[in-house]
Amino acid sequence: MSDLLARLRDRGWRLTAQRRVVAEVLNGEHVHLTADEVHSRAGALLPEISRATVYNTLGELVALGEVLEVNTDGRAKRYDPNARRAHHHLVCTRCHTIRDVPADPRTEVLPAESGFGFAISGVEITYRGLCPDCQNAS
Amino acid sequence: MSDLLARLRDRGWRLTAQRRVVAEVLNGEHVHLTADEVHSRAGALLPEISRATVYNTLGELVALGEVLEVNTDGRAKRYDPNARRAHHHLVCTRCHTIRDVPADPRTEVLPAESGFGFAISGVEITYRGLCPDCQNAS
DNA sequence: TTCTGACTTTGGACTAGTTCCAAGCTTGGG
DNA sequence: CCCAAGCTTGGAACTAGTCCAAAGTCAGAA
Repeated sequence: MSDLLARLRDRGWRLTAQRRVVAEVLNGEHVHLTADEVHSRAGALLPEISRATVYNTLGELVALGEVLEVNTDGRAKRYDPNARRAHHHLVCTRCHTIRDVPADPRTEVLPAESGFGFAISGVEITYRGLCPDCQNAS
Repeated sequence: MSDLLARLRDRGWRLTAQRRVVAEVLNGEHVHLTADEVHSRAGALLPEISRATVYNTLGELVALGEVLEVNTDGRAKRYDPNARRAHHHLVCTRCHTIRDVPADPRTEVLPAESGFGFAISGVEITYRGLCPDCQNAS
């Protein structure tokens, strides 16, 4: 993720403290924060950052393909920094934890006869179930 | 869909004009209306129906499993009366038309080793691409 | 180093979509 | 036909997100 900033500079991004902090917050595996969560975590590092800036920066990162926008629950969008490796999502129906699962090319073909003539360009899969913790808790 | 009302009565639903009209509006193949669209179409049949009632009724139909809630774009939820046959969605990236595609059991298995120990209970797939009309228009 | 213009950030107002609520109305069993 | 439980209503409230004009800052040029 540290070379994310380098990539962004190469693309003409002005490097501001705010953007650095947003990039830092979006760091790691299985990270799927809402804009609001990004804002409050960024605010812990840079207190005066505004919500508008967080939304702007997330929107730009998505447009550049550095971050994925994920919508698993019809509520707030989540931002997923794992944009380099194709993957899908596994969502716990009880605690709403999200895990990334690697994409498997075998499961992503739409049988041609059901395609209605669409030119398919992408597939999103959301698996739902109980995570191990919630299985034990129930 | 006409026996939907019968099923609902059997489950103790009070049959009101409003509920009848909402059920009627949600009728057909490849129907994916927003709550607002349901409200304005229902309003054409029963002018005084309120937005709150449309939301209530849709929520109840979803809870009973008679209608599916679909969220393909992070904007308004859509309501899909095709809840009896397992299926997925094909969304045009340009005009946002939605088509139902039958589920194919072969494409819905999550390789066990990537499952993180989840007990999977369901899968949603969204295929994205250009619909035939938009391919011609471009 | 300083200047400077283009790019960024900011807070607050605004919108869309949805939920909540208390008051009034309807349905259908008795 | 009565009436209690259940339903509907309009409006206020809430959540997530967008927009805007003014003020601030980065980084290349001098």
